[in-house]
Amino acid sequence: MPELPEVETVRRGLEPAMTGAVLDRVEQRRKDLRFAFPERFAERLQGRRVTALGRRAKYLLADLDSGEVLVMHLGMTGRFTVERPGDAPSAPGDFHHAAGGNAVHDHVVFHLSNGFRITYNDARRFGFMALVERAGLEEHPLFRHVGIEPLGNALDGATLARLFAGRSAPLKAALLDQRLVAGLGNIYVCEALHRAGLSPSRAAGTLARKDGGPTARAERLATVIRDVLEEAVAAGGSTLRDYVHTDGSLGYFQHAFRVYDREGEPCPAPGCRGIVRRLVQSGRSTFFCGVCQR
DNA sequence: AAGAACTCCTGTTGGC
DNA sequence: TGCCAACAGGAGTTCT
Repeated sequence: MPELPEVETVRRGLEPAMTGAVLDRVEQRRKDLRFAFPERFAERLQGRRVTALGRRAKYLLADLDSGEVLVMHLGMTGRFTVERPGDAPSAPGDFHHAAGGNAVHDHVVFHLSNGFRITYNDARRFGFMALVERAGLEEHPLFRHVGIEPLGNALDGATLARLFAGRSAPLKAALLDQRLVAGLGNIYVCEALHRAGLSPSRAAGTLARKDGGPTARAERLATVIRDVLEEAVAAGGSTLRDYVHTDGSLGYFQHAFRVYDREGEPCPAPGCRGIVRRLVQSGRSTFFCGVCQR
């Protein structure tokens, strides 16, 4: 799925079209995605104005003037497309499907008062949408256990050490755990661990000192997590298979990958003679260099 | 109780 | 070229 940089890029693509607009009409074309849609989903949205479009972890949050929040998660293959049918140049076919989506997976279409049409397409249907009262959002089951935002002010070595203290799980698993740090996925965990020179198999607890304080490794890891996410957001995310921007264009951070999907290539770390290897941890591929990541 | 495996679903890719 | 197994950016649930 879209990880934090991809979700943030999608948010920035949707924001100018959605914020301030009224959801004139909502087409819900099936009863469920990963989960069932909320009761009376379309009716509860129609006529409501979007007052803000935010993000928490990998969730998009559209604030409505009803006091509810439309919560949207892209799962692995969810994508939003913004179109202005009225302005469409006479291109053969529309770019939405030219960009790779198949219309049979267009599950929700939002028709906005400003003329924009926003389509949610999701081949694997691992994404979902929910409606949650804004007042209780942070206590809602979807968000109650969501960890810290890595690009906020809460991520530093001391916080990582506190979150990881006493854990025997490998760093790879700990960083993927959304209850600890929210927004990282397989790609950016691999990239951050390589930048930090840390083995994905190292026990997470080894980043905390005996007194619970941060080690130099914890400080380093916190720094590179922010770096890699910030760089990826600036690049518009990474396009591998499914992910595209809301206008159909591609992210380009994939060209900056140091280890992800680079099995067999030389380790790009300065002076390192290692080869990027692939390892499976809890069923997911991990790419790393066994020489410079310890 | 933490950690790992299994599960949802479809599409693509690589090996033969 | 066709066929089939493996794999894919997530994460809730269920096991051990």
